[in-house]
Amino acid sequence: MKLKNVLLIEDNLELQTLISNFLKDYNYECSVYSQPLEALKEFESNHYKYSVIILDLGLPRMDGFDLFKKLKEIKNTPIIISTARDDIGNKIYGFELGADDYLSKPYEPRELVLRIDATLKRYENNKEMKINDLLVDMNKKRVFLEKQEIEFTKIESEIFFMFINNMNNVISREDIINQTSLKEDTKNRTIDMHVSNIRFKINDDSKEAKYIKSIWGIGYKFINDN
Amino acid sequence: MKLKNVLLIEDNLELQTLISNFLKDYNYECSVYSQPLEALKEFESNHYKYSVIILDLGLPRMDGFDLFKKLKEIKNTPIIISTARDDIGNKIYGFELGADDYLSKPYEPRELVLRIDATLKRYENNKEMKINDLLVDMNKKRVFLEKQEIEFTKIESEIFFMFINNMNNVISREDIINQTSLKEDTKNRTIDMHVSNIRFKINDDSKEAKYIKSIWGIGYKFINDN
DNA sequence: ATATTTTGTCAAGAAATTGTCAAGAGATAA
DNA sequence: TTATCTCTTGACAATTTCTTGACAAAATAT
Repeated sequence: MKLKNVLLIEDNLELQTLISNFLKDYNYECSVYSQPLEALKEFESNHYKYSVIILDLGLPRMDGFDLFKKLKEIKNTPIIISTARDDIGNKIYGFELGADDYLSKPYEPRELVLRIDATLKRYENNKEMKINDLLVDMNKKRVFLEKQEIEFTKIESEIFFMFINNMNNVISREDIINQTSLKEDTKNRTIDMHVSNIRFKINDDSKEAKYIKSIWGIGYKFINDN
Repeated sequence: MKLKNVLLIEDNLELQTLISNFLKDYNYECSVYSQPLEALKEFESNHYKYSVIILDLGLPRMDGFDLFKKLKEIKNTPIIISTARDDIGNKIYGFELGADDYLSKPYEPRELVLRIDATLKRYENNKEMKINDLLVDMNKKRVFLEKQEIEFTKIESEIFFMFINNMNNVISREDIINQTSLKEDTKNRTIDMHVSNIRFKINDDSKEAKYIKSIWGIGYKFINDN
């Protein structure tokens, strides 16, 4: 079971440990930040890895709503706001800003988990992953290289996503034929040509592969350390 | 200001009046039912008029979750569940069922309003949107190009709004057949012709598409960067 | 070191798909 | 009924993608 990453922005140390320990039991890995600016910086560089943000509005040094807006500008990741109980004024503003959920402290950690799950369910179809310089949207089947969308042909796209779904596994040419719309009797050269075109489009080099490595005598392997 | 209708299913008389009075101040008109079966009957005949349902899980004579499921079967109207505090077991079940939000009693009426608003916001089909030179009214199903309304035929409109609802997703011709009133055995050329006509009306160019891109071998994609 | 097998990619042609015209069928309203 | 609007489809040109042989380069085997 793969863990999902939560960006927890909260300055109460006790809550930090309570929440991150609790979430760990429910397959959520927390990265915790107390300082708004640090959190912002982290999110700016690694936004692709977070599934959800939990934001305490009562942070020092920066207005919580400003932080909220800045985070949303970077990427529309769901944000659950937590705040001191019965600070209704804030609540109104938070929901109006487009918070995805709202929790009043003190709350039970279990409720937080429930609300994270429910929020993610609503966002479900935004599966994105970053691989080196590539940004891959698994649902929409879109691939970006430095903000520029790559236009694959149908078969190129089938092969590419087959690679992505079998990352770090060796894929034989036979596998490729079986799992794409290529015909049974397709020649090896044809497949190589498709791979060559994919490599060109994702800016890879067959001699020194960042992404698609040739496995001599067998096929290919899409590599990705993490 | 038009009132929105709320179906309140709650057997505590005190709460009934408290909530419905409170909601009235925020432009929500409540229809209150204490009996599950009555509520169900009412919703069956008048589901179209309700924007949201507030359901107390602790009702007599019928399991709250059964009621929940039956309501959702009739129509996917948002349901906010309210229940006795810290009945976490139920909460889990409720969210898994697909409740749109959850409130623990006792709660402040103001919070209920907030959650209703937030829930409706999520359901709301962004009434109007601007896409390049097009102004699209999703509710009234109207489209304007430079203040001039575009007159789509029935099928053109179905296809166009299917595109809008699946922006940046590839739509196959099969998808189009399945989700419009086109017959199963409609030829590809027919669909292409409809798309061609839509393109003409929205002033798009198949060779250099601003809106509808052809996806070779598959179908079409309505594009919109933002 | 040499022979054998495999891979990378160019370039040309084959194959498949799309765009749109135009004609006719079907539906709708007057 | 007639006139009008909409839908459907074949035809064919234009376009895009796919396929494969050829040959050089690289990897492996002997």
